[in-house]
Amino acid sequence: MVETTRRREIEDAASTLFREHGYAGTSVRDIARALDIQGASLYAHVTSKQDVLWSIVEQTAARFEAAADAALEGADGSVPGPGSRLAALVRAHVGVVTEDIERASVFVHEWRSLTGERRADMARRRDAYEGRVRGLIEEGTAAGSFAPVDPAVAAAFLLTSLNGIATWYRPEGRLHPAALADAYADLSLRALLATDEGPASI
Amino acid sequence: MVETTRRREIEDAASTLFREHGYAGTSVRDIARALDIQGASLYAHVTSKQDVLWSIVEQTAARFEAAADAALEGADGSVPGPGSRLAALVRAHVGVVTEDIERASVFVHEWRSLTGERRADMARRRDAYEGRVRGLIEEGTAAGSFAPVDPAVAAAFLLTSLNGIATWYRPEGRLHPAALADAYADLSLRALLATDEGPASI
DNA sequence: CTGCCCGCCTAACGAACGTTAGGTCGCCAG
DNA sequence: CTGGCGACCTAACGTTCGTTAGGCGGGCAG
Repeated sequence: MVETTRRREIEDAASTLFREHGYAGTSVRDIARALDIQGASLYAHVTSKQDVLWSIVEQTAARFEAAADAALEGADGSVPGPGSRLAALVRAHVGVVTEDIERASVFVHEWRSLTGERRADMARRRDAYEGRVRGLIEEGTAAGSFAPVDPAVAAAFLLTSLNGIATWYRPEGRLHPAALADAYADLSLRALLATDEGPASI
Repeated sequence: MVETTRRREIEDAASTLFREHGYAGTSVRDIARALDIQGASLYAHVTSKQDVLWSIVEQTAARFEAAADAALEGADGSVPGPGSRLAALVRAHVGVVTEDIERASVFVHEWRSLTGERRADMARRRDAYEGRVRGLIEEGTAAGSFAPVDPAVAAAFLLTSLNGIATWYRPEGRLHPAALADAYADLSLRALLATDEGPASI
C-alpha cells in the first residue's frame, strides 16, 4: 500500500500555509489547526517546524533535479541540439511547478528560511541547477544556434521566469499545464535563438 | 536641506532586514539593533511595524509607476511602436530595481504581508501595472510586430523575469545596471518580436 | 482478557513578540 | 536662566511562539 501517512498530510497543510504566509508567518499551531488537532500533537509526527520545511524543500529539489536529468539526456542515447534540449528542460521545469504548486512555491521562496548545513546544501544544489542551464546556453551560443547573450544573465532571466510561475499560477485557472509549458518553451526559445536580424534593428 | 531623517534610516535598515529575513521573520528589536537603539525607541518615529512596511512598499510602487509613465509616453508627444515602448518599459523597470535593490525586493516579495485596505490597494496597483504590460503586448501582436503569443502569459513571463532581478542582483557584482537593462531589453524583445521562421522550426 | 502502541490530549515551560507608559538627558529658542 | 521638545531610555503589559512532559483512550496482537 502507498504511504499516505499523517506526516504527508502535515506537509501538505504546511505547504499551503507556508506558501500563503511564509515560513516565519506560519505557526505550528496554524498547521495543526488546518488538521483539526492541537499544536503540540504535531510533535508526535515531526521533530521540529524546520524539519517540516526541510522535507518539503528537499523533496521538491529532488523532483526538479530528476526532471532535469530526464529532460537533458533525451529519450534514447542520442544528444539533440541545445535548442531542443533547452525546450525540454523548460517543459520539465514547468511540469514540476504545475504538478504541485504549493510545494514548488515553498521551494522557490522559503528555502532561505532553512539554517546551517541544510541551507548551505540547498544553496549548492540551486547553484548546480542554474549551472546546468547556464552551460546549456553557453553551448548554444558557442555553436551559433543561440544569440550571443550573456549566459549568466540569460540563465537568470529564464530561471526567474520559470520560478515565477509558482507565484501566479492557479491550477483552477483557464490555462492547462501543457499549454503553459508550450507557451514558456516558445518564449524561452524565442528569447535565445539566433535570428538573422537582431532585435536591435527595430 | 534634504530630509535625511531618522525615519528614513529606520526604513533603510528595515528594508535590508525585510529582504534578508522577510517581514514576519524580522522583529522590531532586530530593526532597532541595526540602528543601535532599543526596540521601544523606534516608536518615537513610527506608529507600527506594518507602517514601516507600508512606507517602503508604497514608495517603491510609486517609483515603478512613475518610471513606467515616463517610459511609455516617450520623450516628445510622439507614439513609437510597441517594440520600442516595451524596450523602454523594461529598461525603466530594471532601473528602478537596480537603483534600490533592498526596497525593490521588499516591494516584490513582502507586499503580501500587508493587511486590509493597504494590501488590497497594492493588489490593485500591481494588477494595473501588469495590465499596462499586457496591453502593450496585445497591441504588438495585433499590429503583427509581435509574435502571436498569449498576452497574459507573456506579460507574466516578462514581469516575473524583471522582478526576479530583485532576488539575485548584487550592486557590487560585475554587472553594471545599464548593461543589465540592455541585456534584459534584448532578451525581452527577442522573446516577443515576430520572426519569419518561428522557434517551432528547430 | 491483557498489554502495548499509536494518535491525540491538556498543561506548562521560557523566550520572544509588538506595543505602551513614563522618565531622563541635552540642545535650542526665548 | 528657563521651558520645551526631540531622541532615547528602562520597565512592563499581554500575547504568541516552538517545544516538552505526561496522561488517556481505542484498536490490534498475543
